[in-house]
Amino acid sequence: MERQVAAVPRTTDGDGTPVPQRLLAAATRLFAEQGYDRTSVQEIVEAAGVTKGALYHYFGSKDDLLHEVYARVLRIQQERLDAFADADAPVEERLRGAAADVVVTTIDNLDDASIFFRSMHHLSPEKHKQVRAERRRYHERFRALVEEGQKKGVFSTATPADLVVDYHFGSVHHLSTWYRPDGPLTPQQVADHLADLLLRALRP
Amino acid sequence: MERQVAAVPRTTDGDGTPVPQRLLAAATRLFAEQGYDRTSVQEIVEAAGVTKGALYHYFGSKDDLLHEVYARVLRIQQERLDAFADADAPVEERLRGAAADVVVTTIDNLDDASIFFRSMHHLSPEKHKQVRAERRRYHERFRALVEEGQKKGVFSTATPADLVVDYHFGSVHHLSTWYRPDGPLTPQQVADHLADLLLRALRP
Amino acid sequence: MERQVAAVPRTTDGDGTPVPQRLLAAATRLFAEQGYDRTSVQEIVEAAGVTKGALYHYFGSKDDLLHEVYARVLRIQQERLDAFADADAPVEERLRGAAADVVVTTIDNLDDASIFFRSMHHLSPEKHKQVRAERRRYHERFRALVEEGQKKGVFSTATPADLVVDYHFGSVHHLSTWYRPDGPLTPQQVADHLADLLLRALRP
Amino acid sequence: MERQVAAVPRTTDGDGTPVPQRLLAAATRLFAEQGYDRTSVQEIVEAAGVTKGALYHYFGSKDDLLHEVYARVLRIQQERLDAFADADAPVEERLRGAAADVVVTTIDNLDDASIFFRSMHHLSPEKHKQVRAERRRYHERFRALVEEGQKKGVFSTATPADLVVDYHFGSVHHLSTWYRPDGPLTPQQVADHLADLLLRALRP
DNA sequence: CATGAATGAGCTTTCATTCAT
DNA sequence: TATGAATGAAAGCTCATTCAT
Repeated sequence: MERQVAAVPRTTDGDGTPVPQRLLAAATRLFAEQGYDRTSVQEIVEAAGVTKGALYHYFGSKDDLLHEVYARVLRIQQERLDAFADADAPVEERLRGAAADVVVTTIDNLDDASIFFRSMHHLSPEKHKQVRAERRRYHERFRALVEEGQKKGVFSTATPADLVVDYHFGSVHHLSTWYRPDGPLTPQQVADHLADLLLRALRP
Repeated sequence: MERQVAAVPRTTDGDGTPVPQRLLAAATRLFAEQGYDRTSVQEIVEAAGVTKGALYHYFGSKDDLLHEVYARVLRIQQERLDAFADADAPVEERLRGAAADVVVTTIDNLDDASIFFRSMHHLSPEKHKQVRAERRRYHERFRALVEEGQKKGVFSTATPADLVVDYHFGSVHHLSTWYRPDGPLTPQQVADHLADLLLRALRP
Repeated sequence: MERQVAAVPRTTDGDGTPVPQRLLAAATRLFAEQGYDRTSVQEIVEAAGVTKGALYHYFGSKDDLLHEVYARVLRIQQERLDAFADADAPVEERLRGAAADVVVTTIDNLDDASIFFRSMHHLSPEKHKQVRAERRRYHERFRALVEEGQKKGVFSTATPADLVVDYHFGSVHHLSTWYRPDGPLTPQQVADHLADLLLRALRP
Repeated sequence: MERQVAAVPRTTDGDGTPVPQRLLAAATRLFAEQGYDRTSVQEIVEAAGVTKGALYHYFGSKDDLLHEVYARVLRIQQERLDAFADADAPVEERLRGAAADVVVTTIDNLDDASIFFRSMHHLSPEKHKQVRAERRRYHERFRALVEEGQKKGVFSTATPADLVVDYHFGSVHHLSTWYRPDGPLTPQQVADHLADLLLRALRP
């Protein structure tokens, strides 16, 4: 019950990680494994080694916890996309890089991805709206790359850029359904294949 | 537990539809709207205009109900795919036809699709396995088309057929996330675009 | 667990009273003894010898239960007042009768009264409003008696009738604070005294 | 646990009021508005602009806080009653003055009154007993006035003095139920009417 | 066939209080 | 003096399922 820790106040028990992060990590894993509704607050706090009171000290609700998981993932993904899109390279290379990167990072964080594409509707309406707005920003950035290539004539204009983006992201979302770490392909190989399919589909 | 009733189970209140179908329809709609976990048995029976006893007379459990929803969709989709694949036409046309058709029928039954790609993990392990097995059959049939084209040299062999199939179905699953009936594109137009993207990606 | 009772379906366990009434009685007693907030649903169902599920089968919420208690009391009191007010007698006698009767019945049902004057603000806003409306009807009826006497000149008009009514009912509400069954006065004696004070105050 | 601070506990943030008083004021308002049980310690400290630790530094418990509220009100009321009762005037005037004054001060401090007549049972048994004892002193003083008048023959002896006192205080308690500052009567007018009713009822 | 009363376990959330700093 | 993280118990409520009729 008592804690002997000195200096750093946010360090607990037998673990060096701050409580909020421990909770977030436990929640992420459990939400991904069992889904939001099937995961009880009790399970989360047990996995994090704290009590319910502690969880509600840091997070306003179970819903809040889910939102935090989202916020973290969104931020990371947006940063990576921006880096690729802003690079100094031909648009084909930038699009290919971004398209492949989102596959690799999605596979590297399949838990986050599962939650993303399965649990968004569990958020409260306002939080849902907020996440959708950020998601939209991401989509727009990706679409701008496609449109840039179409304007420059290096990509076919046969398909609206919006649809192209949804086509690719559909396959990204789908990864959590079929990808298995012990399968025949490494994340990078999958990423290269999917990026290749996208670029081939965009050939003029 | 028992299912099939004798002659004509016209046990309906103000409606001409048999009770089991009414329950199935209500469950499909509610599962799609709110998700499996968020939908209570009470809501289902109220929407169907019957009582809980009636539901448990026809279905062994809530889980059973979800399984029935799946079974119906799976059967329909498999039938349609088989029809396209067995047609007497060049493989490009057959694949294009099947790829476009699954988009149109998915859009026409977005409720079913939502359930499919969101609620599968809510099934009991054995039912889940069963559904995955049938799902696999569907996947195999589609893959066979791709491989046939690859062997004949009309499709590129740059990408493993399995990946191609998952690429396309990712976008199909994704439809329920972004497609809106009041959007700028008709289901057929979306279908043509997505099939076109697939076929373009497969160009040698 | 099993119940061997035959015929009457609403009869349970070792007691002949229907479950909803048992719950209502238990809730009434506990709310009066401990207050609404201090009484847990668990205590109520234990006192009634049923489970929580049963309570929520019959009542939508704890708040609902309180409202039912109110509804019963309000109905009874209104009926009694109407009977006295409609009697064929001089207005002094009718007022005295009603004023004394409400004292006696309040003492006879001190539990109900305690709840009434202590827990009304625990009702949801809409239910609160509803109770206040019915309460108002009661007040009006009583005031009409006072005004009738004032018009006829048998009561003083020095004090507005509204205030007179509140004066008397204040003392009625107050009963649950000080009246003890083992005190020196019988309910009827208290009632006669209080009615007498009212009538004396109204002497022209 | 400890209470009195040394010199001047001007420990205030943007406000010149000492912390304990700020807490007491916040608690008084919130208890009156929402009731004791519905008011959380968190709400109180937020309203007072301090933290929980501060509250528990000055008060041993939430219950303590309620008790302090009571103590303050009791002291004030007793002082006022004593002043009226000890005045040099005929007993009718002294009783009328006291009876009217308690009405005015009750209306002027409706929050305190609400708490008084609603939350007394929330005190711990020992504190409850203590408050009742002080309350009793108040009652006795008031009764003594009535009895003095009865002995002198200026008040009717038809009703036991105890009952008379409870009759009047019932109406005082009741004020918080019906009195509205924006109503047709000023506090003084209400007080005069209620004192008048009392005196009229006591006419021999 | 169908009812609906009843169960019992589980849910999220709230809260007064403690205590190391 | 004062903080605020953390506790642990309890709260109101929901729900899939059973079963006598």
